[in-house]
Amino acid sequence: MAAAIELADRDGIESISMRKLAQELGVEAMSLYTHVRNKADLLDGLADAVIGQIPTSTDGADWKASLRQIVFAARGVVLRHPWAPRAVQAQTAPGPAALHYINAVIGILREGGFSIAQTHHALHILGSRVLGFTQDLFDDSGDLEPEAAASLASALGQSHPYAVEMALAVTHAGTLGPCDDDAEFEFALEFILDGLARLQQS
Amino acid sequence: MAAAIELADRDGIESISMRKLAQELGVEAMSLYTHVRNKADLLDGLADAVIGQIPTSTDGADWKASLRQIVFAARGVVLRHPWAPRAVQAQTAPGPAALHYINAVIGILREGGFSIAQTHHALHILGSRVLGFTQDLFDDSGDLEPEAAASLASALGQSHPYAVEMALAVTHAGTLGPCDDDAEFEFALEFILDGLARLQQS
DNA sequence: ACCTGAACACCGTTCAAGT
DNA sequence: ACCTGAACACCGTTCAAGT
Repeated sequence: MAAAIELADRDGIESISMRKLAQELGVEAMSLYTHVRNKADLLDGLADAVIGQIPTSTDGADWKASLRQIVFAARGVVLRHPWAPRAVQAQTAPGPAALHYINAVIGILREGGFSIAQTHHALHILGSRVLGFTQDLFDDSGDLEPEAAASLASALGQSHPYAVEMALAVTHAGTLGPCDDDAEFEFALEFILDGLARLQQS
Repeated sequence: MAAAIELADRDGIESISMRKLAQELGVEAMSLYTHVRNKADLLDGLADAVIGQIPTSTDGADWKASLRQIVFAARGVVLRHPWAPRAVQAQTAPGPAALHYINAVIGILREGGFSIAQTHHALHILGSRVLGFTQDLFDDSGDLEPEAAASLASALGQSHPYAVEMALAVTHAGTLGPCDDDAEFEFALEFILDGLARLQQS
């Protein structure tokens, strides 16, 4: 499992194959099947191993502080293992670490005074963000070259003015500057936490 | 492209291969490379084709009504093509239909009085939800058998009380009843729309 | 321009055989 | 219990050859 994590960190999860992983371990591909049912089982284990790296202990003053703390911890793990979102998404069933983690999250909300129904809604609102990542529509953190920006504006400015306006704003030379994914993640999380506080009081 | 969509609807996107798609078209696998650079190119086209099915015209009274309308339309397409989220996620670059769609979404917000910065935040908050789907942590819409529920409670009740409490609530016999994904999607969308309205006024 | 067929370098997984 | 090696049924993609 450790070798698989190392391999994923180095070459990406896409390039994990039974043969390559076996080679990494100085063993034949078929030997892996003694320890793992099949490849899906291996990837499930990988996902659970990475979730297990998230510390679930909190010392927050209230549910908001605790939730913020645990989600930031999850984001830290995701940033260290960029393949983690893909592995978690491919997971067929939650493993023990996932169960432990979700129990901690639900516990924070329940202890914080959320009803079961409110907690259930909260989980759906948070979605994957509670594990430290979001599925963005498309990557807007890449920066445009000045000439690329010019051709973009002239080619698509007529048909898609709003998209071009936004694309140009999210540039070094633009009004917003290049997109900071971490800052956006934090902003969105605070947005949701504030909403949840209001949800609880209604 | 139409044949690929049909194949994905029938067998799932996972089982799309150049060879199978070619067979579907009564042709040899290599013939596809005349019309498509490679498999990634084909999947990109598939994702853009499904996004192109979302109607982008709105007749909403305000930005909130319009955004609700367009997102529900997107959700309808996703429900008709369950493989769509996976295809969109795998997309390497946004195609023309994606560009057209995102332009419509941004336009609704900008015309509704959101600043560029606010609109940018809104896109990150909405994430994939704006395309009609969410990445949930795990599937909780499956229903538990009474005996499975009993063994769950006894096996994990001690170590993971909050997770078990939630799992039992989301059952036919539970206090919440089985999870309605569509209702949760709508609830979360309204939660976000309300938050965005507050964001705009602040 | 479009299609074909053989070939290459990969996959996951089986099975029977070894220690 | 753990590992091996050959084999099977697949992949995406190349290349040279056809029409």
